[in-house]
Amino acid sequence: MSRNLDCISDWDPCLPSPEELTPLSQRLIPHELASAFNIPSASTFIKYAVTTPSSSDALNTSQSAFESLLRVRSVLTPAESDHKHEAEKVAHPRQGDDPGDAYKIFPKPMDASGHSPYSSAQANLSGGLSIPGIPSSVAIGQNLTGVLGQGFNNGPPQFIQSSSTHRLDSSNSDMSHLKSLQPEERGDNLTGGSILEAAKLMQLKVDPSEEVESAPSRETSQGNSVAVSSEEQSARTLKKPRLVWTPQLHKRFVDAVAQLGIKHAVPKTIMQLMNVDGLTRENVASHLQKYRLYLKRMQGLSSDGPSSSDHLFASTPVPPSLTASAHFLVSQHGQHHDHAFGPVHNGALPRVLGNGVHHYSANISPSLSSFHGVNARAGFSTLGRLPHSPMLTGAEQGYMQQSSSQPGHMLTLFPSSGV
DNA sequence: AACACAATAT
DNA sequence: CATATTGTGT
Repeated sequence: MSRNLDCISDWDPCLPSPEELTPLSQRLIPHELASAFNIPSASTFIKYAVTTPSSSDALNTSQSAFESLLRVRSVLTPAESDHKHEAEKVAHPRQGDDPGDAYKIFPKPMDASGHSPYSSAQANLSGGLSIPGIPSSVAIGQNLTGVLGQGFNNGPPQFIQSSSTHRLDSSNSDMSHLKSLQPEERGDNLTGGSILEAAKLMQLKVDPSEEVESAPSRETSQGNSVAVSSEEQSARTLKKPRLVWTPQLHKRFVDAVAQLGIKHAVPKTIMQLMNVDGLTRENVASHLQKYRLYLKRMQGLSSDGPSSSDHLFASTPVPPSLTASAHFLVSQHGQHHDHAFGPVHNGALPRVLGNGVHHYSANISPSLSSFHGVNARAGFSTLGRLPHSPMLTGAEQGYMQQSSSQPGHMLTLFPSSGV
């Protein structure tokens, strides 16, 4: 740190002359983004005018700016409680000096019990769901680039909080939290988005002006003002974002089910195998229920007829191991007599349950919030190169090959060269 | 507690 | 429409 500050003097010679400076009237940030990110308009303009080009002033300015950056960075870095204090400092700058500084940070929403509504989401989100008030995973800085990248190059967020907008006026007070998954593979059906759209998706507070820092006056006047409290409520008690089953996510699901085999594929286990942060058992259960219906329906119709509305399910081929065992679903209440050998293999390679997880979790646990640039490939690694199982049928091997990521096609978060 | 499933809600 | 939630039974 101190070393960093020492370097500041080196900046001096490099400082632009007043003529070279961007005019103060120029925006640093497009107004859409600024409002979206709840950045006071003052901050969206160049702040430090070098009115007195005396080098000492410049140095001071640079230094304070640098320190400011450091502080902000510490906020953006989702470290733990250590920085929380500091974060709040930045979030609520001393009113006295330098009001311009500072990104405002929304208070962390809490429900009645004092828990974050997203407490279920495991940490590791790296700024993910932990701060529901703000586009947490997108908490401004580092992640901003992530967001932009996401918007331009990658798929939509996995989580979109559809809000029951309380007040239609001025702002959508609800935030859409997006967590997104690593965009692995081509981002086929994924729609690219604009910055604006990204911001919208994040449902960032649009110009929340004051109401964020100073709790909206709960004047509780005469008759009607309970609305305010409801708004406060909405700020804290945020609804869980609705999961969007993108093809990538579904693929994980299918892979997990395939590994487990239908017989062992229960929501909880699938969820664990998928190893996606923030994914709940309910999410999986719901999806599984639907998926089973799909499988059932698929085998009913001998000829493959993706029934138009099966886009999602059609996006990921059904592993042979599942189609083969689909009849188990049909026979419904599985009195599946699994004879020690019999039909058994229909299910799946009985992968060790405890072990299976490691196939996915090898590196970084894939997180639904993919905004931080954590690269997606980490999560997937081994699937394509499962240890050769002598027990695999040809069909299964075929599926393995097909479903696994092609060697040349490494999934990148930011497809650098073209699509 | 976890699950399956249908029905219903959003 | 796609998910979430709920209700019932296992």
